[in-house]
Amino acid sequence: MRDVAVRAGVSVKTVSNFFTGYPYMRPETRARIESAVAELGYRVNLSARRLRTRRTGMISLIVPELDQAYFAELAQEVIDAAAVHDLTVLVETTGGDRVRELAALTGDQRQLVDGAIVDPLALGPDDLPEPGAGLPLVVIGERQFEGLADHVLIADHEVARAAAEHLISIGRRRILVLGASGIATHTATLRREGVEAALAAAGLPADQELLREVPAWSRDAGAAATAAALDSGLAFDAVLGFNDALALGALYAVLRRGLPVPAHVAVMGIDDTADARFAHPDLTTMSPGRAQIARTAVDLLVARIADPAPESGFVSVVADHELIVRASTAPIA
Amino acid sequence: MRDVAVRAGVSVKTVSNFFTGYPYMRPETRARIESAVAELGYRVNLSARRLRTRRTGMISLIVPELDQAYFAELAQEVIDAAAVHDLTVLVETTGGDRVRELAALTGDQRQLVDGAIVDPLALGPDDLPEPGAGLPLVVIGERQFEGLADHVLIADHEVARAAAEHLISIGRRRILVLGASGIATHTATLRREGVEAALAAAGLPADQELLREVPAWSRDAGAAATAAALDSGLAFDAVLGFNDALALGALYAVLRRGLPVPAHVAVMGIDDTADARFAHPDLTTMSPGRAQIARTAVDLLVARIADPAPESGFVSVVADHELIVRASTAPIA
DNA sequence: TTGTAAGCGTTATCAA
DNA sequence: TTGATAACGCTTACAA
Repeated sequence: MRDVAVRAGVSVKTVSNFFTGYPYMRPETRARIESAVAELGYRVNLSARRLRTRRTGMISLIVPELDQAYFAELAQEVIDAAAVHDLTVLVETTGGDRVRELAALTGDQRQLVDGAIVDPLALGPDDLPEPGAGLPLVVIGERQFEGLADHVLIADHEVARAAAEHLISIGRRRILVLGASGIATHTATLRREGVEAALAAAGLPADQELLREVPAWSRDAGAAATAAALDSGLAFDAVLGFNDALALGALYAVLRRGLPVPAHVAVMGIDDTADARFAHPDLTTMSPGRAQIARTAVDLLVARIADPAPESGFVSVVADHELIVRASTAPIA
Repeated sequence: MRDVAVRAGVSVKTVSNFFTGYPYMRPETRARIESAVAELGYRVNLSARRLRTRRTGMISLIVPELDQAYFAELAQEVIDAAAVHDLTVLVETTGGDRVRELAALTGDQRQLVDGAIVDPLALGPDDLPEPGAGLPLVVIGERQFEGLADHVLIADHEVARAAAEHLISIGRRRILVLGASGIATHTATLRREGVEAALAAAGLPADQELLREVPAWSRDAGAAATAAALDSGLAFDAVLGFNDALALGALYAVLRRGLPVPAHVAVMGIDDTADARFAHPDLTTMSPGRAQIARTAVDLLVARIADPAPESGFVSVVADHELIVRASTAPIA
């Protein structure tokens, strides 16, 4: 920067002003700096700037794993949304492991970013760093951190209820529910309650046999749980996966048995990943408005970075959702 | 750090030695520093360290987009492989746009990392920064940068040839090939030549009609191209997608017409993404050894960062591949 | 085995 | 509207 200053015949400070967008500068001075920069091919040293300003221009997105379509798509949306604010996104994956989720929030990585967006799987409310003192934070999905951080919420109860209502509306009575237990997230509980509310409203019994545990919200787990249910002779005419991966696994398991979908079993998911669109039959699902979630999360985080004061209170935004009806739940003609 | 030094009764330098792993230190001194650090909850300031050492501890992975399963899975593998070397991965997506691929390599982002792994879609050999002078670089897939950077190559010709041979071995004669043109990558050309070699070896004609252009290597494009081929009345008994996304799109389009797979048309892809495993029928594909690719790329990059000298010559490693036979190309009984 | 002092390249303070 | 100068928090010669 000194070289630029010398060449432009100004002081270092003026060159700095040029790069930080300080408005009070003679056009002539500006022009001289511009050409000096061009001739020297100079670029500001970001490490030095960071040391001085204590700002990194990066935010992190903390998710379980990228090879789940939902998270990959979310990551892409967050990257795009952050680009609008000139922010670079550092994607950190934790495998859904509590220790690693925690490490991403409190470890050295923390210094690399101005704030974080986290979609927690295993983290509990006690794990959050003291609000305000800690890293500016936006939590996606889980509502159990309300009052401790900003949130972008998915209306889990309503989404699941709407899904179950859709299945009931096409005449299904016995819905195999995947993801209702086995992982102790608040999300799972809320969704299960949504399903039970829909069943109750329709005057249908809530058979606990139909709520299947899964070890993970993955296609593998969905396929295995569905295969086990089929093997056990359990009767059901629909499967609701609490995410698309579970539902796609279920679809796979059902089709593999040679059972027709939706004629024998209707299948639907939640998430509206691109995978759902290209299944055959294509998968009915609930769209959680991923683009909106990503944009809102980034906006909230940017605001929180600008004003970390916790006295102003934390914000919770509930994302819109929408039923996407496809062939996997077509009414039987 | 000064606070720690004061508290431990040593100099700043000694504390620095402690954190950089300088071996010559009395156990007693070490212990005093350790407890001072613990009491103060001190962490080294990474920005300052970076400014001083000119090392960031990060590498970037530059890919077209995360919502393609192949790249999401690759990203996860690279993140895992980099963690072994205590490196953080900054994933940058370019949309396959040449300008953005270039920007990722030469823009300000470049300062954030010690090196980059790039899977280029639109970049040409002329675009590479002067080797050595530029960022330590490892190129995945494209072999057109040989001599300009380290490479992890996919044996495109052989992979495609093996794929076509498999289809021929199950009695298919007219293979619709998706991705053979339309995007001017070297990869596409090599794969097309591999297919042609297989056809020639089997004494089959290479009907140019069967080589379909696609605007992108996506499920959408695969579905559209296949639907168009079906509409046009073109006869074919197999589809080979040059990646799994194209093949899955083809599968979708074929099944949607009510045509049986593989009885009427066999379908196969290249990439061995998890999506292929959960299609129905599940998709035959060529595995390019993604884990090996990721590990090798990271290892090469680490070596190149340690020794950026281009005189030592650039390395090219060809990854192993493997045929994964599944139901979508089962022989007709 | 540890300490002193210089400097990495910015931005902030304050004055001119 | 611009300039001189002091940090930011660390590592690295070099000395002791």
